[in-house]
Amino acid sequence: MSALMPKKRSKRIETPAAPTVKQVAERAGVSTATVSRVLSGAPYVSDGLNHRVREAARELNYQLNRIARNLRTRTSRAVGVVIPDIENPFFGRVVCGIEDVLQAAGYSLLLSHSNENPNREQINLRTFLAEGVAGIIFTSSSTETSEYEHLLKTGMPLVAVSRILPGIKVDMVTVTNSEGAHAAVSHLIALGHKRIGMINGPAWISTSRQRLLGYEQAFAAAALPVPRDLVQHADWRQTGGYHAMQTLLQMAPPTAVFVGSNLLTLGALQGIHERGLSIPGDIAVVGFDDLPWATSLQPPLSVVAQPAFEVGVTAARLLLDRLHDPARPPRHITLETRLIVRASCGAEIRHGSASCT
Amino acid sequence: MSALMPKKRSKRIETPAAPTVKQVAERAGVSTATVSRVLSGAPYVSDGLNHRVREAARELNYQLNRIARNLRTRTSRAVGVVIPDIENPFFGRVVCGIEDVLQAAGYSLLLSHSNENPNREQINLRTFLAEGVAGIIFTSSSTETSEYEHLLKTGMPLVAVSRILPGIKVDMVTVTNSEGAHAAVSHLIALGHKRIGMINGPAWISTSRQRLLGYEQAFAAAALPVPRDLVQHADWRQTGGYHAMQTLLQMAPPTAVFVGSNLLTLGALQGIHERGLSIPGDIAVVGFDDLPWATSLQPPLSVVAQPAFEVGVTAARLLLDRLHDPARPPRHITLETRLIVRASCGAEIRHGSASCT
DNA sequence: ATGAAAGCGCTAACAT
DNA sequence: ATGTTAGCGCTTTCAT
Repeated sequence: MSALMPKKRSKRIETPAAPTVKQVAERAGVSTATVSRVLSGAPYVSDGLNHRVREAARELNYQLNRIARNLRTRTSRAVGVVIPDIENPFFGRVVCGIEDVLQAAGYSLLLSHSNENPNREQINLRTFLAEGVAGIIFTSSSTETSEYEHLLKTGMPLVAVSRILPGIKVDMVTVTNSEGAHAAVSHLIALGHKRIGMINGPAWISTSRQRLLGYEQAFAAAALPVPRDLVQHADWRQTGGYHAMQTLLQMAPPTAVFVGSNLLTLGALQGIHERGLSIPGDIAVVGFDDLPWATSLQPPLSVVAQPAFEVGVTAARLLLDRLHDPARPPRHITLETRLIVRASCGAEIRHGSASCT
Repeated sequence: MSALMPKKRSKRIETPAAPTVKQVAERAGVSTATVSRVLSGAPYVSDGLNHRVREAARELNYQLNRIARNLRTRTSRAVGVVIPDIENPFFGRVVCGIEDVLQAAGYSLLLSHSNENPNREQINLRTFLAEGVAGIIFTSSSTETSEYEHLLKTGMPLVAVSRILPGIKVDMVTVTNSEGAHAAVSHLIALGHKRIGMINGPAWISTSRQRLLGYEQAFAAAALPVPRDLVQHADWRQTGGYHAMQTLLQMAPPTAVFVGSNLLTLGALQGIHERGLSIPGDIAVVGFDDLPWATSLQPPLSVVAQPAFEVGVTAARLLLDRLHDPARPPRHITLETRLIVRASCGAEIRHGSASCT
């Protein structure tokens, strides 16, 4: 029994308690209010006190306790970010852009990923709410918007990224998905392809639907029938792309394929290589997202590039704007995608030109 | 003047204040203390009250205010994570592992990246301290350990990941870098290569030094001289790998190259392709980190794989353990790397076998 | 087993 | 311009 006693003492290590405003106040011979004013740069403090307080704070190595401040002011300098897949470098770039802006604005970033799981996303969202973040930037992995409505009702500033949320009044930043897909497929058509397959992400994700739309429109624009049998849906993972490509190659194979997402593209390439097919000779490929490996592949990968970093920057700015003016009407900003022609689409070979980026 | 007035009101939108313990208490007809006890699962509450309180909380849709709780208990359920490069998928996997464990344990994750900049890292660290996180998991991008000492002195639980911190009493998880490099280079030597180049990350990063050591030891073990002129250092970026490879190819080129980091490998491949060299015929390559693209390259890339996810899991566990027992002596856990032989090293061609994973 | 009350560290009225 | 004071929402003695 006596042995249990000391074992219980394991909550937190004894550490020299951090100095508080009170101690700074004592040392400077002023009130805590004055300390607070000086430290938060309020106006109307005499130079003399101002100096004395700063001095005292420095001597004590005083660090503001943000928890206490947050509680008192009911605000926080942290923003929550929910992404669906932390291993997808696209989101890595997005987060990078967000963090850049946030850090410059003195905010910190709370990150969680939902792993494309709506339940987990909801938990993450609620945790952020409970933690009292100033706002949330998120990519939805759900088709259900009620949770977002709830958050909105609570007064939580929200910015939706990449995927469209229908019928909900929220700031949003997306890219021209269908236009990008259109450009890619039109390019392939111009190169003489007719049997152009598509490997696409899950249909419940808006970006997938938009990219499919662009694919279809490209055929329409060329007065060609849409080869619907060549459209494969897969989950967002690499293996999904691999299997979709296998399926495609088992039929009368397409002469070109447009892949609607980055990890999917990697899987598709795997499938192509496994069959010993050559790119772009046997099959031309255009992918989505210009990521580090695109230029290291042989042949270099033609892609529809999304301004991922800019997407993040824009989302963060949108949030900051809303924080500053909560009443402003929601904005939806759409950034441009851009077709980058390298060698995997066969443009070089067929044209003999180097129109590459 | 009158026009200014309304403009000033832009702090926070008016929102139906979230319910508090007090309101739950009123509704349940008990004291706030009881509510708190029930909600934090304290013992000694009668079943009746227990039920009434839960009911009331549910009806009000009560959400605990963590800020207030943190202030009162001087603890927090958030841990800070600092990584040097958010766009490096290796760290993505690590964070993924961390988040998995943390989420299961009811902690949330505060992420920031230093972009390999020690100053920025320091800012991130201090922000975490001010935010009152329960602990910090970080990959150092500095050779200076004084900041960590400071944090430690403050009582902040710390776990260092991937890179070794010399002479500092802190929990650590790393991998067998030199052994991995050794295995890779030995493999190349066994394949008959003698002029084996190395493209390595910055020498001030411990992992780079360890991998170089493994490279050297492999030659020593084979009683071969180390071709020091074939060792190139680069920054950790893709372009660094590209330029290093260019340099290598301008000399009497090596017949094989071992690249000490994932993005570097991508750059190196770019350099090889640009010269029209074939892999592994003209030059064999073994990279570091088994990432999504490794199997999609043609030929598939042989790599030294790190258990990135496991590294994250382990780091999080280490932190959780320390949180539970702050006094325990620091542990250093080393996880195994593993050579994965695919085709880029030429094993298939030279051996005619399929010893691939 | 339950309640009353103090107080975590800070800021913001309200005084002066 | 500066000090006094009252909380922010929660937990936790200390009573009962």
